[in-house]
Amino acid sequence: MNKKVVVGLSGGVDSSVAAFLLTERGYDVIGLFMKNWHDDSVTISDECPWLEDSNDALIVAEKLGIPFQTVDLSKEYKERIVDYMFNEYERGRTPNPDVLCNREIKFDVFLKIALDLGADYVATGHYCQKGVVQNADGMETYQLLAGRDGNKDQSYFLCQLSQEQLEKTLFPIGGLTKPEVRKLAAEHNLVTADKKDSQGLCFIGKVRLPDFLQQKLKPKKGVIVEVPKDSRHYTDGQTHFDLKIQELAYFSEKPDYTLEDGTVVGEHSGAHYFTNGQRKGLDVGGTKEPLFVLDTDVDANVIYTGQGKDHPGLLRRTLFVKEEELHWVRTDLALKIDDTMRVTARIRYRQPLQKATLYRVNGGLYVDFEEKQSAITEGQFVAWYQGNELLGSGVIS
RNA sequence: GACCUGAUAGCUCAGUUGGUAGAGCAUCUCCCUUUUAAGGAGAGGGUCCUGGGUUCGAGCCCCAGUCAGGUCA
Repeated sequence: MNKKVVVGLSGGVDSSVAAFLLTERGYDVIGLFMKNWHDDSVTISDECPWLEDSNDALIVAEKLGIPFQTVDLSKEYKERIVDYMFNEYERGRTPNPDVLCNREIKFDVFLKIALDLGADYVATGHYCQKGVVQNADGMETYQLLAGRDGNKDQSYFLCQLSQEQLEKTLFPIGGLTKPEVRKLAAEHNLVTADKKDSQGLCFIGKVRLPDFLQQKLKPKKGVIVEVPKDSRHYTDGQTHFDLKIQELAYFSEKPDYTLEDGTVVGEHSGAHYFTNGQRKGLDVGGTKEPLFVLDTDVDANVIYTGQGKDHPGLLRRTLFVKEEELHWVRTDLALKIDDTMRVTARIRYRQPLQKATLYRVNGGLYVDFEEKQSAITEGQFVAWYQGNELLGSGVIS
């Protein structure tokens, strides 16, 4: 009897081709469309996108001759993703809803629905690959590998998946490049072949974050402060440390800015609408170089900025992940306290991998980069790799 | 009170020997991108403080005034 797979059809090319490949490979395929959001008031342009998407998904399913259903997960999506977003922004952090969406919705709620339908696997149109290593005890450990198309690799968005989730998952297009996927779609007359890639928050779409956040986070006027490049925070550099841990702690610490550290250069409508490294939206001109957000203080409602991409307040070598926010895809490789590991890592989607060393300490994990990183942002995920395998990830704190 | 300097795009300023204005930043749009951002490309935007005068022609010269900063009593 054929293995049964439920594929999440989003109405885009990638999942369409994923479904197609599964049928080719002899699986029993069911197409399932997730409706997770239907408030169009906050999205930019595009009249009612999900309706068109679900329609395309249906057409593809019919073309492939597979059963098709729609599930409404908007309640779960709101509870687990949207509320999390608001909470994080309220705390002055910058969440990554799509990483959570994968962990909580596609590979949890959706996965369970699929299993209830009798599926052996779920599949998605993600650009990443799954590998397997045999353990000494005969058990298998699954690997999360980068997509073959280095330009589209989406492993970062799946950095919070567990062994249990990976076990039940297939990534049919992970070995293909985007052009190959489009070509396949065109060759097999899938309506989605030339459809533009989706952007913005998955399921919600393109939004202007401040507008979106204003549903819950009220505007509140505050000041924008410019911190000079020679601020005391950057000049009193400590260089000698007795212990590596002290050095890591020192370099991972962000400056504790106060109003005295700079001069007021403007006004904003709410510090929680801004994120580290941000340039646009400050509405402060008259500077030689652009102003970038160095840090936001949501309690005092102050935004600290600095001039120029190379401002010392923008760059940091080390970041910390708390123990409870530390996640290993490869649980068998999880570091023990005092262990270290050479890896490559990224702190945002599509960032080229950076050389770094992990230091597991009591209470968490330090990620120590070889090169200073720009705009390390609390709430975002850091994901570390060896070769093309994503080993683990954590929330930057 | 006298004198000096300045007043040019939203902001900071440049503007050659007088020929109806430019740069950076900001803003907007597009591209890129299934997070936030970064990044790339383009666009819009100026009664050149006001009023006189000289000149074929004034942001640039002259006079008066207004405002701002400074200096001296």
